Amino acid sequence: MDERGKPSEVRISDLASELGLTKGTVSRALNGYEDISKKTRKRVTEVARILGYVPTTQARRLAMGLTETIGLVLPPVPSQPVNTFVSEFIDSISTALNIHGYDLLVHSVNSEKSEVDQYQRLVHSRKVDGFIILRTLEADTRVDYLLKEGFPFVTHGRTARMAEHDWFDIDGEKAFRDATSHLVKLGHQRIGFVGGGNEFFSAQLRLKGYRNMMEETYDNKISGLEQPGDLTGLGGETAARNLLKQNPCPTAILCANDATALGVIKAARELGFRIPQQLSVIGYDGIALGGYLDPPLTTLTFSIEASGREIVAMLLRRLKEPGLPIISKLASATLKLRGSEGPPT
Amino acid sequence: MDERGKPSEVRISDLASELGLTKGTVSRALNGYEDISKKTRKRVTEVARILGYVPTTQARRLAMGLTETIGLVLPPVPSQPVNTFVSEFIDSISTALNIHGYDLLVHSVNSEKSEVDQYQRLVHSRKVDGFIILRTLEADTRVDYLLKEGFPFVTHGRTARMAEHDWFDIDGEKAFRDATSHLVKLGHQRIGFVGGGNEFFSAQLRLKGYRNMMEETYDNKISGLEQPGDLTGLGGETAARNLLKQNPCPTAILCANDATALGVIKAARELGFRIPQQLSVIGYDGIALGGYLDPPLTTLTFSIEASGREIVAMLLRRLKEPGLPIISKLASATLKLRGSEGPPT
DNA sequence: TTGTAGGCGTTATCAG
DNA sequence: CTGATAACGCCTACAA
Repeated sequence: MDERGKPSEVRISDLASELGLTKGTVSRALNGYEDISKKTRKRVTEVARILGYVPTTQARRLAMGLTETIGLVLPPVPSQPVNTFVSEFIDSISTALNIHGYDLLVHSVNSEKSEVDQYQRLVHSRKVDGFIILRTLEADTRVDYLLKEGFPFVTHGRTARMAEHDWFDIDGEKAFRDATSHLVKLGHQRIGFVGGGNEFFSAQLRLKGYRNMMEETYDNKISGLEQPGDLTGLGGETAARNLLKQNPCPTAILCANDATALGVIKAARELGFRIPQQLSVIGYDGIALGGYLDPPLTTLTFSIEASGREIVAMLLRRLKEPGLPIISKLASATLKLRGSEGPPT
Repeated sequence: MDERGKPSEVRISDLASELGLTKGTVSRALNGYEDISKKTRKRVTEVARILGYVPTTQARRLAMGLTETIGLVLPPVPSQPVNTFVSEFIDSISTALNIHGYDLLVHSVNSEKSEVDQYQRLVHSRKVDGFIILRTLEADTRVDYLLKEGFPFVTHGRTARMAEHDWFDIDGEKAFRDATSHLVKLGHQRIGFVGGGNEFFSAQLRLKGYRNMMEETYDNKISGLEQPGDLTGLGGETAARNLLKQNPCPTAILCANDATALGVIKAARELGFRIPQQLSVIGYDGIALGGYLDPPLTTLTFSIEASGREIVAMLLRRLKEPGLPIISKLASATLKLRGSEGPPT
């Protein structure tokens, strides 16, 4: 790297002396205060442009007492491998934040410390103004902590305390009613379900949607069709094996997410099932790679970009006006038919 | 959110007056300066712990003139969809950075502005101390810009100016020699190759490795076996169609990355090829979902976590001692046999 | 409309 | 070993 004096070491004081004004005046001119003559403002902005002046973030933030930064703590790894959701989501919120002049700080949970510790640390060191929380649990300690501190955040997903905080969620219950209904209409009767860990609120709701529709449709309940899962491919494999060794066995399986569906398909194939002829499979999330499977995975989906935008909007609103009432948004997922389901044979 | 006075509004001045010391002394005690009596240090740390004092990042950084933050600008979307690489990588570098007290700032390229603009903005506003650059081009404007500014960064991948900056890369040339050799040993003669856009340096090297091995093995070159690609599933589909409509057509296809391989497999299937019986396919990257395909995708891979750690170490070294000589690291990829290749029939 | 002065919360440089 | 005092670079009252 070279040793020449770096360019753009232009401070507001340089600008001021260059203009024959004081720092205060320059600052106000640049920040659009009304009590500045039109002419002065023009001069200031002009010279600022020429000199390439850009305010130093650190100083600005210290003076204003805010960080203009939002924190995202990545959920611990196990769930990630087959999941592009997180990276797509990061992209979407960072885009949305950048537009409003905010930055995204991504933290990870390194082994030793607990997840809540990460939040504590970020709060206490005042590195962020607010959080976006992913993959909520019914009893979520992160939510408990932030609520206790009165620190702003928005969750992607509901929690037991959803009345107390802003949240965005996709209506998984309705989604799974729809998907179940779709399979019923195709003629399926033995429809299996692979869940996603009861601690996840959303997983419970998906199960509920499935179960309700099943009960509404078939009076005599068939047992053994519900299997627990863990939102990973591996969990899907295990669950599928349990379902498919039954006799008679399901002709269709609904999965709590796409990663699970991949596992289900893998296991089903290994057991000799052809998809969708002998087994219909439907996932949830709409990750892009689903389209590259054979057959492409039918799934329930909602635009990740839109949800990111939505969540960022909610959070910025909260930061601007902390006193506003709690808000929430429930979006409807779309059933994306791609070929991994069909009539039973 | 509640209105009670937030806890932990403990400033260093509070600590100081509580202890009957001055801010300066407290600061030095906390930061491990040697010229502090053992007893005082103990008192200070003790009280700091009790009061829950945590230095305010903004102020600290302003005073020290650094941000302790590293920037990562997400490559524009098109390549992402089928690619979990980015999220896995973010996880790995953020973990590595956090361990050393650094933060990761993720920026995205919102449409209107160019990619380099994002870097400029981050540099000028002094939001980061350095960058990690992903997916390098042979002639990379981001590299050009940062080199010009003398701003610290490490690339994941080589560039035309690799002698001038620190970089980490995986030896794609060797990897593709190995993969080609593996296919040759299995008995393949017509081995196709789907590239990844000539602008990417690494893609060129992969091609080179493939080509060299082919030339070494078969004197009489077979033409038409190399197809351009773009590192996406879609590109893979198109390329595969071009390759497979030939007569005789390839019995194996090597792909510049896993996303491409997914596309190739998809297209091949649609054309009626069975894998690996009628067509062997090998990818590159080792994304986890490759293991969930049918058959699981054979691929070339290197631990993303390890590469993240490596890159972070290089960058922190550079930040600590800007004058040190340029360093680089070339890692060897491993051929991960999973079943999407076999002997030709 | 503009200048002055003080503060944001730390770290760093001197004396003493 | 510790206490003043001055940065760091910006914002914002308040005064002129």
